[in-house]
Amino acid sequence: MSTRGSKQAKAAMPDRQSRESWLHTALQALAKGGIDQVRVEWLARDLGVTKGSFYWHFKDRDQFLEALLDYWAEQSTQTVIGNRSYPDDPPARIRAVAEDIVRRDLAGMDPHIRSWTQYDPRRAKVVASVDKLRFGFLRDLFVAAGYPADEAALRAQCLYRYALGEQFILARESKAQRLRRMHTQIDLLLGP
Amino acid sequence: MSTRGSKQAKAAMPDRQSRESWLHTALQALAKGGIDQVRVEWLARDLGVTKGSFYWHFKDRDQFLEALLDYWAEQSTQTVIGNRSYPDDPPARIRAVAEDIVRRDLAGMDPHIRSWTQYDPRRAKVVASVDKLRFGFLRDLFVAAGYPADEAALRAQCLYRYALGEQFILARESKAQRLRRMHTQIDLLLGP
DNA sequence: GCGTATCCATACGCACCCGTATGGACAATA
DNA sequence: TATTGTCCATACGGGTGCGTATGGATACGC
Repeated sequence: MSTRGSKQAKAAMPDRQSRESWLHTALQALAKGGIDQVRVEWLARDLGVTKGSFYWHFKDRDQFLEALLDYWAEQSTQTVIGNRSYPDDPPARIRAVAEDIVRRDLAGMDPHIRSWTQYDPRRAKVVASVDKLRFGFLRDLFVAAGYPADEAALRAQCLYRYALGEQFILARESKAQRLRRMHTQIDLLLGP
Repeated sequence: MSTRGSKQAKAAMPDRQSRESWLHTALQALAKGGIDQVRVEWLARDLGVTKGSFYWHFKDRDQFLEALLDYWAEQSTQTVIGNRSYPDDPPARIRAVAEDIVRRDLAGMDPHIRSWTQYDPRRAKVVASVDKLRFGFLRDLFVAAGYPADEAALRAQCLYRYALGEQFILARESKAQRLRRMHTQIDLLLGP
Protein backbone atom coordinates (compact mmCIF):
# COMPACT_ATOMS: atom_id res chain seq x y z
CA MET A 1 0.00 0.00 0.00
CA SER A 2 2.24 2.73 1.27
CA THR A 3 5.95 3.22 1.02
CA ARG A 4 6.36 1.54 4.33
CA GLY A 5 9.79 0.08 4.85
CA SER A 6 11.61 2.17 2.30
CA LYS A 7 14.84 3.31 3.85
CA GLN A 8 15.16 6.32 1.57
CA ALA A 9 12.05 7.95 3.05
CA LYS A 10 12.55 11.57 3.95
CA ALA A 11 12.96 12.43 7.59
CA ALA A 12 9.86 14.61 7.27
CA MET A 13 7.70 11.57 6.54
CA PRO A 14 8.91 8.81 8.82
CA ASP A 15 7.28 5.44 9.21
CA ARG A 16 7.59 5.58 12.95
CA GLN A 17 5.23 8.02 14.53
CA SER A 18 5.82 10.40 17.37
CA ARG A 19 3.46 11.93 19.86
CA GLU A 20 3.45 15.09 17.82
CA SER A 21 2.61 13.44 14.52
CA TRP A 22 -0.50 12.01 16.15
CA LEU A 23 -1.42 15.39 17.61
CA HIS A 24 -0.82 17.14 14.32
CA THR A 25 -3.06 14.75 12.44
CA ALA A 26 -5.69 15.06 15.13
CA LEU A 27 -5.71 18.83 14.78
CA GLN A 28 -6.33 18.46 11.05
CA ALA A 29 -9.23 16.14 11.77
CA LEU A 30 -10.58 18.48 14.42
CA ALA A 31 -10.50 21.39 12.00
CA LYS A 32 -12.53 19.45 9.47
CA GLY A 33 -15.43 18.21 11.48
CA GLY A 34 -15.20 18.80 15.19
CA ILE A 35 -14.05 16.67 18.04
CA ASP A 36 -16.05 13.62 17.04
CA GLN A 37 -13.91 13.36 13.95
CA VAL A 38 -10.96 12.64 16.18
CA ARG A 39 -11.20 8.87 16.36
CA VAL A 40 -8.23 6.69 17.14
CA GLU A 41 -8.67 4.32 14.23
CA TRP A 42 -9.34 7.12 11.76
CA LEU A 43 -6.17 8.94 12.73
CA ALA A 44 -4.29 5.67 12.42
CA ARG A 45 -5.60 5.22 8.90
CA ASP A 46 -4.57 8.79 8.04
CA LEU A 47 -1.10 8.11 9.36
CA GLY A 48 -0.80 4.77 7.61
CA VAL A 49 -0.36 2.80 10.83
CA THR A 50 -2.60 0.94 13.21
CA LYS A 51 -3.86 1.96 16.59
CA GLY A 52 -1.20 -0.19 18.15
CA SER A 53 1.01 2.84 17.68
CA PHE A 54 -1.52 5.12 19.33
CA TYR A 55 -1.77 3.09 22.49
CA TRP A 56 1.95 2.95 22.76
CA HIS A 57 2.26 6.75 22.72
CA PHE A 58 -0.88 7.54 24.71
CA LYS A 59 -2.72 5.97 27.59
CA ASP A 60 -6.18 6.36 26.20
CA ARG A 61 -8.33 8.70 24.14
CA ASP A 62 -9.15 11.00 27.04
CA GLN A 63 -5.56 11.66 27.88
CA PHE A 64 -4.88 12.17 24.20
CA LEU A 65 -7.61 14.80 23.95
CA GLU A 66 -6.13 16.63 26.91
CA ALA A 67 -2.79 16.65 25.16
CA LEU A 68 -4.50 17.74 21.98
CA LEU A 69 -6.00 20.78 23.67
CA ASP A 70 -2.64 21.76 25.09
CA TYR A 71 -1.13 21.26 21.65
CA TRP A 72 -3.74 23.54 20.11
CA ALA A 73 -3.12 26.18 22.78
CA GLU A 74 0.59 26.09 22.12
CA GLN A 75 0.16 26.28 18.35
CA SER A 76 -2.38 29.08 18.38
CA THR A 77 -0.51 31.27 20.82
CA GLN A 78 2.70 30.82 18.89
CA THR A 79 0.86 31.83 15.75
CA VAL A 80 -0.37 35.05 17.25
CA ILE A 81 2.65 36.09 19.20
CA GLY A 82 4.96 34.75 16.53
CA ASN A 83 8.46 35.97 15.96
CA ARG A 84 7.47 37.42 12.63
CA SER A 85 8.60 40.96 12.01
CA TYR A 86 5.75 43.40 12.12
CA PRO A 87 5.89 47.05 11.08
CA ASP A 88 6.92 49.59 13.68
CA ASP A 89 4.11 52.00 13.04
CA PRO A 90 1.41 50.97 15.57
CA PRO A 91 -1.63 51.24 13.26
CA ALA A 92 0.20 49.33 10.53
CA ARG A 93 1.15 46.78 13.17
CA ILE A 94 -2.44 46.28 14.16
CA ARG A 95 -3.43 45.79 10.56
CA ALA A 96 -0.66 43.28 9.98
CA VAL A 97 -1.49 41.28 13.08
CA ALA A 98 -5.17 41.28 12.22
CA GLU A 99 -4.36 40.00 8.75
CA ASP A 100 -2.32 37.24 10.27
CA ILE A 101 -5.23 36.24 12.42
CA VAL A 102 -7.49 35.98 9.41
CA ARG A 103 -4.92 34.26 7.27
CA ARG A 104 -3.52 31.86 9.78
CA ASP A 105 -3.65 28.14 9.20
CA LEU A 106 -5.65 27.62 12.34
CA ALA A 107 -8.56 29.44 10.77
CA GLY A 108 -11.84 27.69 11.34
CA MET A 109 -10.59 25.71 14.27
CA ASP A 110 -12.01 27.91 16.98
CA PRO A 111 -15.66 26.96 16.61
CA HIS A 112 -14.77 23.31 17.00
CA ILE A 113 -12.51 23.98 19.93
CA ARG A 114 -15.07 26.08 21.74
CA SER A 115 -17.96 23.79 20.98
CA TRP A 116 -15.88 21.00 22.40
CA THR A 117 -14.65 22.71 25.54
CA GLN A 118 -17.57 24.92 26.42
CA TYR A 119 -18.99 22.95 29.30
CA ASP A 120 -15.84 21.35 30.63
CA PRO A 121 -14.33 23.66 33.28
CA ARG A 122 -10.87 22.17 33.00
CA ARG A 123 -10.76 22.50 29.24
CA ALA A 124 -12.47 25.88 29.27
CA LYS A 125 -9.64 27.09 31.46
CA VAL A 126 -7.12 26.30 28.74
CA VAL A 127 -9.15 28.14 26.13
CA ALA A 128 -9.62 31.09 28.46
CA SER A 129 -5.87 31.37 28.93
CA VAL A 130 -5.41 31.44 25.17
CA ASP A 131 -8.03 34.15 24.87
CA LYS A 132 -6.35 36.14 27.61
CA LEU A 133 -2.99 35.93 25.93
CA ARG A 134 -4.23 36.84 22.48
CA PHE A 135 -6.34 39.67 23.83
CA GLY A 136 -3.44 41.03 25.82
CA PHE A 137 -1.33 41.07 22.71
CA LEU A 138 -3.94 43.10 20.85
CA ARG A 139 -4.48 45.43 23.77
CA ASP A 140 -0.79 46.23 23.94
CA LEU A 141 -0.91 47.19 20.29
CA PHE A 142 -3.60 49.74 20.98
CA VAL A 143 -1.69 51.00 23.97
CA ALA A 144 1.31 51.43 21.73
CA ALA A 145 -0.93 53.35 19.35
CA GLY A 146 -1.48 55.90 22.07
CA TYR A 147 -4.77 54.93 23.66
CA PRO A 148 -5.17 54.96 27.44
CA ALA A 149 -5.48 51.59 29.09
CA ASP A 150 -9.25 51.31 29.26
CA GLU A 151 -9.77 52.66 25.75
CA ALA A 152 -7.18 50.28 24.40
CA ALA A 153 -8.80 47.36 26.17
CA LEU A 154 -12.21 48.24 24.78
CA ARG A 155 -10.94 48.46 21.25
CA ALA A 156 -8.89 45.31 21.58
CA GLN A 157 -11.88 43.40 22.88
CA CYS A 158 -13.95 44.61 19.98
CA LEU A 159 -11.33 43.59 17.46
CA TYR A 160 -10.78 40.21 19.07
CA ARG A 161 -14.46 39.38 19.11
CA TYR A 162 -14.74 40.61 15.57
CA ALA A 163 -11.94 38.32 14.44
CA LEU A 164 -13.42 35.45 16.40
CA GLY A 165 -16.90 36.00 15.03
CA GLU A 166 -15.48 36.28 11.54
CA GLN A 167 -14.53 32.61 11.65
CA PHE A 168 -18.09 31.56 12.28
CA ILE A 169 -19.76 33.45 9.50
CA LEU A 170 -20.26 30.80 6.87
CA ALA A 171 -21.14 33.21 4.09
CA ARG A 172 -19.39 32.53 0.82
CA GLU A 173 -16.92 35.34 0.80
CA SER A 174 -13.45 35.58 -0.57
CA LYS A 175 -10.57 36.09 1.78
CA ALA A 176 -9.95 39.40 0.06
CA GLN A 177 -13.42 40.60 0.97
CA ARG A 178 -12.90 39.62 4.55
CA LEU A 179 -9.58 41.38 4.70
CA ARG A 180 -10.97 44.53 3.16
CA ARG A 181 -13.83 44.65 5.63
CA MET A 182 -11.48 44.08 8.50
CA HIS A 183 -9.36 46.99 7.32
CA THR A 184 -12.40 49.22 7.33
CA GLN A 185 -13.20 47.84 10.73
CA ILE A 186 -9.79 48.70 12.08
CA ASP A 187 -10.02 52.18 10.63
CA LEU A 188 -13.20 52.60 12.62
CA LEU A 189 -11.48 51.42 15.78
CA LEU A 190 -8.45 53.62 15.22
CA GLY A 191 -10.52 56.62 14.33
CA PRO A 192 -11.69 58.74 17.24
CA MET B 1 -40.61 5.58 37.66
CA SER B 2 -42.34 8.59 36.14
CA THR B 3 -45.89 9.78 36.38
CA ARG B 4 -46.71 7.91 33.25
CA GLY B 5 -50.38 7.14 32.84
CA SER B 6 -51.73 9.84 35.13
CA LYS B 7 -54.63 11.50 33.44
CA GLN B 8 -54.33 14.72 35.39
CA ALA B 9 -50.95 15.52 33.83
CA LYS B 10 -50.72 19.05 32.52
CA ALA B 11 -50.96 19.54 28.80
CA ALA B 12 -47.48 21.02 28.94
CA MET B 13 -46.01 17.69 30.05
CA PRO B 14 -47.83 15.02 28.10
CA ASP B 15 -46.89 11.41 28.05
CA ARG B 16 -47.25 11.20 24.34
CA GLN B 17 -44.52 13.01 22.51
CA SER B 18 -44.73 15.19 19.45
CA ARG B 19 -42.18 16.02 16.81
CA GLU B 20 -41.55 19.31 18.53
CA SER B 21 -40.95 17.85 21.97
CA TRP B 22 -38.20 15.71 20.46
CA LEU B 23 -36.72 18.70 18.67
CA HIS B 24 -36.90 20.84 21.78
CA THR B 25 -35.09 18.27 23.87
CA ALA B 26 -32.52 17.83 21.15
CA LEU B 27 -31.79 21.55 21.14
CA GLN B 28 -31.18 21.42 24.87
CA ALA B 29 -28.77 18.55 24.38
CA LEU B 30 -27.07 20.34 21.51
CA ALA B 31 -26.58 23.43 23.64
CA LYS B 32 -24.90 21.40 26.33
CA GLY B 33 -22.32 19.45 24.45
CA GLY B 34 -22.49 19.72 20.70
CA ILE B 35 -24.07 17.56 18.09
CA ASP B 36 -22.64 14.30 19.38
CA GLN B 37 -24.74 14.74 22.48
CA VAL B 38 -27.81 14.37 20.33
CA ARG B 39 -28.29 10.61 20.54
CA VAL B 40 -31.60 8.97 19.98
CA GLU B 41 -31.54 6.86 23.11
CA TRP B 42 -30.31 9.72 25.29
CA LEU B 43 -33.12 11.98 24.15
CA ALA B 44 -35.55 9.16 24.78
CA ARG B 45 -34.27 8.82 28.32
CA ASP B 46 -34.59 12.59 28.84
CA LEU B 47 -38.16 12.44 27.61
CA GLY B 48 -39.01 9.40 29.67
CA VAL B 49 -39.87 7.23 26.71
CA THR B 50 -38.06 4.76 24.51
CA LYS B 51 -36.75 5.23 21.01
CA GLY B 52 -39.80 3.44 19.71
CA SER B 53 -41.40 6.87 19.89
CA PHE B 54 -38.55 8.47 17.99
CA TYR B 55 -38.75 6.14 15.05
CA TRP B 56 -42.47 6.65 14.85
CA HIS B 57 -42.06 10.42 14.50
CA PHE B 58 -38.89 10.44 12.41
CA LYS B 59 -37.45 8.30 9.67
CA ASP B 60 -33.92 8.16 11.00
CA ARG B 61 -31.34 10.25 12.80
CA ASP B 62 -30.15 12.07 9.69
CA GLN B 63 -33.58 13.33 8.80
CA PHE B 64 -34.04 14.29 12.42
CA LEU B 65 -30.89 16.37 12.39
CA GLU B 66 -32.04 18.17 9.27
CA ALA B 67 -35.29 18.98 11.02
CA LEU B 68 -33.33 20.03 14.08
CA LEU B 69 -31.32 22.56 12.10
CA ASP B 70 -34.48 24.02 10.60
CA TYR B 71 -35.99 24.13 14.06
CA TRP B 72 -32.97 26.02 15.37
CA ALA B 73 -33.12 28.45 12.47
CA GLU B 74 -36.77 29.14 13.14
CA GLN B 75 -36.25 29.61 16.86
CA SER B 76 -33.23 31.87 16.55
CA THR B 77 -34.69 34.12 13.91
CA GLN B 78 -37.89 34.47 15.88
CA THR B 79 -35.86 35.43 18.91
CA VAL B 80 -34.09 38.22 17.08
CA ILE B 81 -36.90 39.60 15.02
CA GLY B 82 -39.42 38.93 17.80
CA ASN B 83 -42.62 40.83 18.20
CA ARG B 84 -41.32 42.38 21.38
CA SER B 85 -41.80 46.11 21.65
CA TYR B 86 -38.52 47.97 21.30
CA PRO B 87 -37.96 51.66 21.96
CA ASP B 88 -38.55 54.09 19.13
CA ASP B 89 -35.31 55.98 19.54
CA PRO B 90 -32.87 54.25 17.15
CA PRO B 91 -29.83 54.16 19.45
CA ALA B 92 -31.94 52.89 22.33
CA ARG B 93 -33.39 50.32 19.94
CA ILE B 94 -29.96 49.08 19.03
CA ARG B 95 -29.04 48.76 22.67
CA ALA B 96 -32.22 46.87 23.48
CA VAL B 97 -31.79 44.47 20.59
CA ALA B 98 -28.16 43.86 21.49
CA GLU B 99 -29.17 43.11 25.06
CA ASP B 100 -31.70 40.64 23.80
CA ILE B 101 -29.04 38.90 21.78
CA VAL B 102 -26.84 38.53 24.84
CA ARG B 103 -29.67 37.56 27.11
CA ARG B 104 -31.52 35.22 24.84
CA ASP B 105 -32.08 31.61 25.76
CA LEU B 106 -30.24 30.42 22.71
CA ALA B 107 -27.02 31.81 24.10
CA GLY B 108 -24.13 29.45 23.69
CA MET B 109 -25.75 27.44 20.97
CA ASP B 110 -24.01 29.07 18.05
CA PRO B 111 -20.58 27.49 18.53
CA HIS B 112 -22.11 24.04 18.48
CA ILE B 113 -24.28 24.84 15.50
CA ARG B 114 -21.39 26.24 13.52
CA SER B 115 -18.96 23.53 14.49
CA TRP B 116 -21.53 21.04 13.36
CA THR B 117 -22.49 22.64 10.03
CA GLN B 118 -19.22 24.17 8.97
CA TYR B 119 -18.25 21.69 6.31
CA ASP B 120 -21.65 20.60 5.12
CA PRO B 121 -22.75 22.87 2.27
CA ARG B 122 -26.43 22.11 2.67
CA ARG B 123 -26.42 22.82 6.36
CA ALA B 124 -24.11 25.79 6.02
CA LYS B 125 -26.70 27.30 3.72
CA VAL B 126 -29.27 27.26 6.51
CA VAL B 127 -26.89 28.93 8.93
CA ALA B 128 -25.92 31.50 6.32
CA SER B 129 -29.55 32.43 5.83
CA VAL B 130 -29.92 32.95 9.56
CA ASP B 131 -26.84 35.14 9.59
CA LYS B 132 -28.17 37.12 6.67
CA LEU B 133 -31.49 37.72 8.36
CA ARG B 134 -30.04 38.70 11.71
CA PHE B 135 -27.46 40.94 10.10
CA GLY B 136 -30.07 42.63 7.95
CA PHE B 137 -32.09 43.36 11.04
CA LEU B 138 -29.13 45.04 12.71
CA ARG B 139 -28.20 46.94 9.58
CA ASP B 140 -31.67 48.39 9.30
CA LEU B 141 -31.35 49.67 12.83
CA PHE B 142 -28.24 51.60 11.93
CA VAL B 143 -29.92 52.88 8.80
CA ALA B 144 -32.77 54.09 10.97
CA ALA B 145 -30.18 55.77 13.17
CA GLY B 146 -29.22 57.92 10.23
CA TYR B 147 -26.18 56.21 8.76
CA PRO B 148 -25.82 55.80 5.01
CA ALA B 149 -26.14 52.26 3.68
CA ASP B 150 -22.49 51.31 3.58
CA GLU B 151 -21.68 52.85 6.94
CA ALA B 152 -24.67 51.14 8.49
CA ALA B 153 -23.62 47.79 7.03
CA LEU B 154 -20.10 48.17 8.35
CA ARG B 155 -21.28 48.95 11.85
CA ALA B 156 -23.87 46.21 11.79
CA GLN B 157 -21.28 43.68 10.70
CA CYS B 158 -19.01 44.76 13.49
CA LEU B 159 -21.74 44.49 16.07
CA TYR B 160 -22.94 41.15 14.78
CA ARG B 161 -19.50 39.65 14.88
CA TYR B 162 -18.94 41.13 18.27
CA ALA B 163 -22.12 39.52 19.59
CA LEU B 164 -21.22 36.26 17.92
CA GLY B 165 -17.69 36.28 19.27
CA GLU B 166 -18.99 37.15 22.71
CA GLN B 167 -20.61 33.73 22.94
CA PHE B 168 -17.31 31.99 22.43
CA ILE B 169 -15.31 33.79 25.04
CA LEU B 170 -15.27 31.37 27.90
CA ALA B 171 -13.95 33.80 30.46
CA ARG B 172 -15.74 33.77 33.77
CA GLU B 173 -17.64 37.00 33.49
CA SER B 174 -21.00 38.01 34.81
CA LYS B 175 -23.76 38.82 32.40
CA ALA B 176 -23.72 42.34 33.78
CA GLN B 177 -20.09 42.77 32.80
CA ARG B 178 -20.82 41.56 29.30
CA LEU B 179 -23.76 43.90 28.97
CA ARG B 180 -21.79 46.86 30.21
CA ARG B 181 -18.98 46.22 27.78
CA MET B 182 -21.44 45.80 24.96
CA HIS B 183 -22.95 49.16 25.82
CA THR B 184 -19.56 50.79 25.63
CA GLN B 185 -19.06 48.96 22.40
CA ILE B 186 -22.26 50.30 20.93
CA ASP B 187 -21.39 53.79 22.04
CA LEU B 188 -18.21 53.44 20.06
CA LEU B 189 -20.14 52.29 17.01
CA LEU B 190 -22.70 55.05 17.34
CA GLY B 191 -20.09 57.68 17.95
CA PRO B 192 -18.61 59.26 14.85
C1' DG C 1 26.09 -11.87 17.37
C1' DC C 2 22.97 -11.01 21.48
C1' DG C 3 20.15 -8.80 24.29
C1' DT C 4 17.27 -4.87 25.03
C1' DA C 5 14.44 -1.03 24.01
C1' DT C 6 11.46 1.09 20.90
C1' DC C 7 7.56 1.01 17.98
C1' DC C 8 3.87 -1.21 15.52
C1' DA C 9 0.55 -5.24 13.61
C1' DT C 10 -2.98 -8.39 14.64
C1' DA C 11 -6.69 -10.27 16.97
C1' DC C 12 -10.03 -10.15 20.34
C1' DG C 13 -13.66 -8.76 23.76
C1' DC C 14 -16.63 -5.29 24.95
C1' DA C 15 -19.88 -1.43 25.15
C1' DC C 16 -22.54 1.61 22.79
C1' DC C 17 -25.76 3.25 19.53
C1' DC C 18 -28.51 2.88 15.27
C1' DG C 19 -32.39 0.97 12.96
C1' DT C 20 -36.11 -2.66 12.57
C1' DA C 21 -39.66 -5.89 13.73
C1' DT C 22 -43.40 -6.86 16.38
C1' DG C 23 -46.84 -6.47 19.58
C1' DG C 24 -49.34 -3.88 23.20
C1' DA C 25 -51.78 0.15 25.45
C1' DC C 26 -54.95 3.73 24.78
C1' DA C 27 -58.47 6.76 22.48
C1' DA C 28 -61.80 7.66 19.14
C1' DT C 29 -65.37 6.11 16.33
C1' DA C 30 -69.11 3.37 14.83
C1' DT D 1 -68.43 -4.04 22.00
C1' DA D 2 -65.71 -4.15 18.02
C1' DT D 3 -62.52 -1.76 15.20
C1' DT D 4 -59.26 1.23 13.72
C1' DG D 5 -55.60 4.50 14.28
C1' DT D 6 -52.10 6.53 17.12
C1' DC D 7 -48.20 6.17 19.87
C1' DC D 8 -44.87 3.58 22.47
C1' DA D 9 -42.32 -0.79 24.77
C1' DT D 10 -39.47 -4.60 24.01
C1' DA D 11 -36.25 -7.36 21.87
C1' DC D 12 -33.03 -8.16 18.46
C1' DG D 13 -29.31 -7.76 14.82
C1' DG D 14 -25.51 -5.33 13.16
C1' DG D 15 -21.94 -1.97 12.85
C1' DT D 16 -18.41 0.78 14.92
C1' DG D 17 -14.97 2.43 17.83
C1' DC D 18 -12.37 1.81 22.38
C1' DG D 19 -9.02 -0.61 24.92
C1' DT D 20 -6.00 -4.82 25.74
C1' DA D 21 -3.07 -8.70 25.01
C1' DT D 22 0.45 -10.54 22.56
C1' DG D 23 3.86 -11.14 19.32
C1' DG D 24 6.80 -9.32 15.53
C1' DA D 25 10.02 -6.02 13.45
C1' DT D 26 13.76 -2.71 13.60
C1' DA D 27 17.58 -0.15 15.80
C1' DC D 28 20.99 0.37 19.21
C1' DG D 29 24.39 -0.80 22.95
C1' DC D 30 27.59 -4.35 24.42
